[in-house]
Amino acid sequence: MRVSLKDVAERAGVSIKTVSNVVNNYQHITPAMRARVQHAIDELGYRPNLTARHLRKGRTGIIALALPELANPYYAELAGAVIDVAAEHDYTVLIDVTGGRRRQEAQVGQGFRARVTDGIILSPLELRPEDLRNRDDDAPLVLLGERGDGVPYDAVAIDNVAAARTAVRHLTGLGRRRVAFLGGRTDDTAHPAHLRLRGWREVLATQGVEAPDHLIAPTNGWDRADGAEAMTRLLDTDEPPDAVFAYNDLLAIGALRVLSQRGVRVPEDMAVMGFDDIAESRFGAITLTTIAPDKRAIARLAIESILTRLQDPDRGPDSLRRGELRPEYRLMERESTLGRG
Amino acid sequence: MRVSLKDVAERAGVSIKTVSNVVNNYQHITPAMRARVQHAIDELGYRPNLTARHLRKGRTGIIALALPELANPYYAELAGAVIDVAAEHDYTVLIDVTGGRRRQEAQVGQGFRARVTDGIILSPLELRPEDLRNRDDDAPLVLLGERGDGVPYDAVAIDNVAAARTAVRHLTGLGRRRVAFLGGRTDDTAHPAHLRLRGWREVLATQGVEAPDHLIAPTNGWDRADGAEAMTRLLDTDEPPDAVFAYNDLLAIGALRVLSQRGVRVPEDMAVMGFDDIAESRFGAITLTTIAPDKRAIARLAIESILTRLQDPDRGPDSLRRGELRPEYRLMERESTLGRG
DNA sequence: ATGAAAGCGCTAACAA
DNA sequence: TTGTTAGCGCTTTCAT
Repeated sequence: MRVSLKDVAERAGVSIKTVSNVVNNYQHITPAMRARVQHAIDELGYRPNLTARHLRKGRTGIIALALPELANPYYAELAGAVIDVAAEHDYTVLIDVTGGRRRQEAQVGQGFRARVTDGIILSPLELRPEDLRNRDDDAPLVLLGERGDGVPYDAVAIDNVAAARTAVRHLTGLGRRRVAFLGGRTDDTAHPAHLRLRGWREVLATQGVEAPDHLIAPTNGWDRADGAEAMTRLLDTDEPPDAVFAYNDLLAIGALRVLSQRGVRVPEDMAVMGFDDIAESRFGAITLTTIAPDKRAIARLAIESILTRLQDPDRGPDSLRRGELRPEYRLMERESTLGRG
Repeated sequence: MRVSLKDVAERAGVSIKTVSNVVNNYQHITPAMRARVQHAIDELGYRPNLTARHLRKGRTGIIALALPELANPYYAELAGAVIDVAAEHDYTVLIDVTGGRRRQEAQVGQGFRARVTDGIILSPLELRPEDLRNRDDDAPLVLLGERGDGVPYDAVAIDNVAAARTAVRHLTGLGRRRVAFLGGRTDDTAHPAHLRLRGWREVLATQGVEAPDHLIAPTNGWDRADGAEAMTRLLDTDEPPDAVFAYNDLLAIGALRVLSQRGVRVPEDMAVMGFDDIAESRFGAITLTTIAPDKRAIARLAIESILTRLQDPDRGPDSLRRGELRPEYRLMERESTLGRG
């Protein structure tokens, strides 16, 4: 059996409390006593039982991070950032993969899945605001992505609409007149794809550039294969676009693959933009221009939100824009849009 | 405050034990009693406190997975597989990122980092066998990757030497005479890079093909940039290779990027092989031939090893090859080695 | 079939 | 400065 405080206390000939004091680095212990207890601890190889400690204190030192999937490098990179930042605060991260399914996301939000965590960072895809109503979990929750109206939690998200505008303006600034959108999704207005689509619409509207619905290529998923499939469809229309703005880098990379196979020159015949700035974007035969959200800042804001509420549980959603925390983003110009084409 | 068993018991007018019985789906409860208790549970919105349960039972339902990094898609994909398999057994996965640093890996192995887990899956990069001596953590440990001799733990790993032989034979079978190895590492004989390098040596030796040391291109890391840098060096030698076998896909992808920039045709002038079969390999301008370890099988063997030892703590390392569990691997032939070049 | 009570390992009042 | 004790919420003998 594992050695407990009691065993150490017996060994050192002191009380349990004294040992606990030493373990927790309490102030008022005589050096001699500390040394004696430490000796017993080392001898017995004692290590605290976190479960017991948690039961008593109500803290585990674990933060849950719920993501749609790890196969998308954006989420993997984001997870890495969260893990780094959490480690700086002596927190461990437990990763929960939701598959982007609404039911699973709602369960995470309710704290039903990872129930041993001090806080929850949830990156939803299909979650609706009402799924968070009557949440009776006491662990602080912070959302990654735009939150719906009236959701009383912090939400960390870049301004997707503005970022999309930046991206599309870059394309029209290159002289492109037929800018397609890859990954359109018309149904769910809270989905990031919808917000980016809106940015696309807005720019094209103000510039008097043609923005008809047939330049929107919807996709089933958000992976490379979906991008390839959608690009193929666009190329097979009567009037193919001269630029595409993809919902994310993965779709854009799938598109680049098809363009390469079909012999369409990038960026000369077709400028391509992604979104996410995953590492892969910097190493294809043609590197990908993309919007780079500040992942480190996202992680920092999320962790800070949780730590703040852990200290002050009654605190509501935070300051800026009614609880919306806005990390920065940058446009990374690379080969896929280089020159004037 | 949160509602506990006691609250439910009071509400239903029964004892704590009876409520516990209902919650745990015990056998001998009258339907009437069950209904009554369930009603109180629903009314109060009771949810069991896992921490307390675990303090009592000694299990958390959490398995730790320690990986060098998440930025490498191979690890991200592997983590996804582990999470899936764990979920099938009602286990949650806590991911720990070691950065591939020996000290961190040793701490994970000792159970010092994630101390609330029922078992530990450790994928080491720099860990030495001696770091696992005198391990005094009671949680079952399983290693991902070849274990050193005399390490009394299960280790799940494909046969790296054999897989490398398969890869290099594929290249020589194409008629290539100067097959370089990208990512050589000469110092650490336990490192997977060393094992793959050994496979490379063995094949070239038996085929009477030139295998001089200047065809080994060492790299500092295992990322795309390192591959690009090493490929550049190889191209700038007097007699560049006509094929390269990279330690992993990331290095190979970096190499492909350089080849594309330099106008070297792949596979005509240069055949390229990777290792890992990350999703990215299937979507470049030139898709990458690679060795595909069965990630799902790796995850399954690792989880099963832990579950087995959880049931029978005294059980030693398992059956096959003294504790080495051997998942399968396949050669995925793609464009980067297609045809006879 | 249900109840009473002990105790998992720890922390935090309170006492000394 | 150190010791005693109660109790976090649960499961689990042992009674009934």
